[in-house]
Amino acid sequence: MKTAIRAKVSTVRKTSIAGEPRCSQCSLFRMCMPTTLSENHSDLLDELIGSPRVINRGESLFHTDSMFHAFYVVRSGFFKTQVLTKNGLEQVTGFQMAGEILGMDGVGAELHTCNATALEESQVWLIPFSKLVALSSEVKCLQHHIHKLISHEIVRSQDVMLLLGTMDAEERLAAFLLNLSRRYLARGRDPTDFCLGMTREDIGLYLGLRTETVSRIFSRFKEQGLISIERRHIRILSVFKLSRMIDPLEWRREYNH
Amino acid sequence: MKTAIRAKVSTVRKTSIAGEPRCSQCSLFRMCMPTTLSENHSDLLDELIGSPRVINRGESLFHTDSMFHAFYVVRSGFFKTQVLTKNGLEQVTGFQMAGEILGMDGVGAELHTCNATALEESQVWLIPFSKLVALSSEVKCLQHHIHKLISHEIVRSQDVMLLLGTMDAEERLAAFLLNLSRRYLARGRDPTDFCLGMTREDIGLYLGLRTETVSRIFSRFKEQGLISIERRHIRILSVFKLSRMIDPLEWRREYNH
DNA sequence: CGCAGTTTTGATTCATCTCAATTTGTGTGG
DNA sequence: CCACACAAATTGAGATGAATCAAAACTGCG
Repeated sequence: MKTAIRAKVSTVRKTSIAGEPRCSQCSLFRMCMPTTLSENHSDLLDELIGSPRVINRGESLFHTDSMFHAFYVVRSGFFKTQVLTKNGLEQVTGFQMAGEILGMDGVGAELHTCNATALEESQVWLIPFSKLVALSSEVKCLQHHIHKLISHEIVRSQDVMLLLGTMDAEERLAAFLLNLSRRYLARGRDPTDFCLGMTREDIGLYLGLRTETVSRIFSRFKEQGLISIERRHIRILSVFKLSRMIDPLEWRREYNH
Repeated sequence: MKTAIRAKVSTVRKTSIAGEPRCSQCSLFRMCMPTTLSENHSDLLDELIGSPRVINRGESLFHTDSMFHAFYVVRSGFFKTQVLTKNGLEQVTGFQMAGEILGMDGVGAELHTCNATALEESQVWLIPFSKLVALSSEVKCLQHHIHKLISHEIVRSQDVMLLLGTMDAEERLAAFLLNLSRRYLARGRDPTDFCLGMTREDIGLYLGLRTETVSRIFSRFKEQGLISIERRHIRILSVFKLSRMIDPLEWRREYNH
C-alpha cells in the first residue's frame, strides 16, 4: 500500500517539473498542514493536492445539497459561506481567506450544507477527501490533523454563537473587525490597514444586522476615531479601544491594580 | 497490533459477565455508533467504553480550558454546553440528551472550549480519544464515523447561527421546541409530551433571549392553543402551526396549488 | 454618460430588554 | 407537617436599540 502511493508520487513529480506549484513549497503550508509533517510526507501531499482551480467573483465552489467529495484550501482571494432558508432568509456563516479550508460541513452527510461563494476572483486547491483519508491511514499526524481541522470549525462556530447571542451591534462589529485584523496579522499582512472583501450587506448577514445598521456603526466608529473607512478599505486606528469595547471588564481588571 | 487489542477484549469479557452493561447491547447503540459495525467489532467497542459514570445535577463533565482526553456519550439525563465571556455573559451552545456526544470541541486544541453541565442526574460513557483513534485505524468505518460525528456538530452549529442571526423570538422558540420534539421522537419517546430539562433562563441563554421573553412567548403560544405548558412539562398541541411559524412560505407553497 | 448596485443618512416604528412586583414551586429544618 | 427561605416563572410598564421605510449620494462599469 505504502509503495503504491509512493509510486504514484513519482509519476506526478514528472509533471510538476513543468512548473506546477508544489504544496510543500507553498507559503501557506503551515496554515493548513501539520508542521510535524516530515519532508518525506510532504511529497505525498504534493501528489494529493494537484493544481489550483480558479473561481470567479460571485461563482460557487459548492452549494447546499451538492455532493461532498473534497476539501478546498483557499490559495488566494476571499469566500463567504452562507445558509439559506426556504423563506429567503440568509445567514452568512463565515468568511474564508488564503490558507483557510472550506467544505468541512459536508463530511457528515456527504452532502454540503451551505453555499461557498467567491467574493472576488480566487484560487483554491482541491483535496479529494477519499485520498486524504487514504493518506491519513499511512501518516498518523495527518489523521490527527484532520480531526483538528474539523474540530476547529466547531470552536469557530461557538465564537459566532456567542457573538450572535450575547453582543449588541457595536460589539459585533468590533469583534468582526478585530477577527479580520488578527487573521491578516497571522498571514504577515498589515493588521490595521486592509480591504474588507465583502459588502455591508454580507457583513450584516454574518453579524445578524441590517445593512443600514452596519453602515451607521461604521460611521460611529469613524466619528469616535476608532477607524477610518473609505468604501471597503479600512484602517484600524485603535485596536485598544475596539478590544475594550468587547471585553470591558477584562481591561478594567488589567489596569486597576 | 490487531491481536493485541483482541487479547485485551477477552480479559474484559470476564469482568462484563459480572453484569456490567455492554455497549453493543445498548439501545442507544445505533445513535452513537456506525450501523455497519460488524459483530466482531462491537466486541472491541465494549472494551473501549467501559462502565458509565454518574454526574449529579449541576456538576460539570468538563469545563473550558480543561484537558481534552475523551468523548462522552450521554447514557441518561440531560446536559447543557455553555461558553462564558470574561465580562460574565453566557451563551448556551447546546443541550444534549441520551445517545448524544459531548466533548468534540476539544479535539482541535486538546483543551475544551466550553463547559458541559448536567441539568439533572445523568450518566455518561467515557470514550478515551486515544483509544478511539487507535481502534479506528483498525476499523475503517469507525474512522469515517469519527469524521461524521465531528462534522455533524458543524452542521448543528450552522442551524443555531441561522436561528440566532435571522429569526425573531417566536420563531426561535418554535424552532427550539420542534427540535426537541424531533429528538424525542428519534428516541422512541412521545414527541408531543415531554419534560423540558432546563430552566427558562437556560432556554433564553441558548436562544439569545431574556428569561422574561421566553416566558412571555410560552404564554402567547399557550393562548394560541399551540402548546400547553405547566412548569417544565410541555405538551405540543399543534406541530403543524409551530412548523408554519418557522417556514411560512414552504407551507404556503405546499397548500396553494 | 447613464444606469445599477452599494452606501449613507434621516425619521419613525416596533420588538425585545430592563426594571419591578407578584406568584408559584421547592427544599430545609424546626 | 408547617413555616420559611430561595429559586423559578410570570406579568406589567416603560425604555431603548435595531429594524423599517424612504431618499439621496456615491461608485463602478458598460
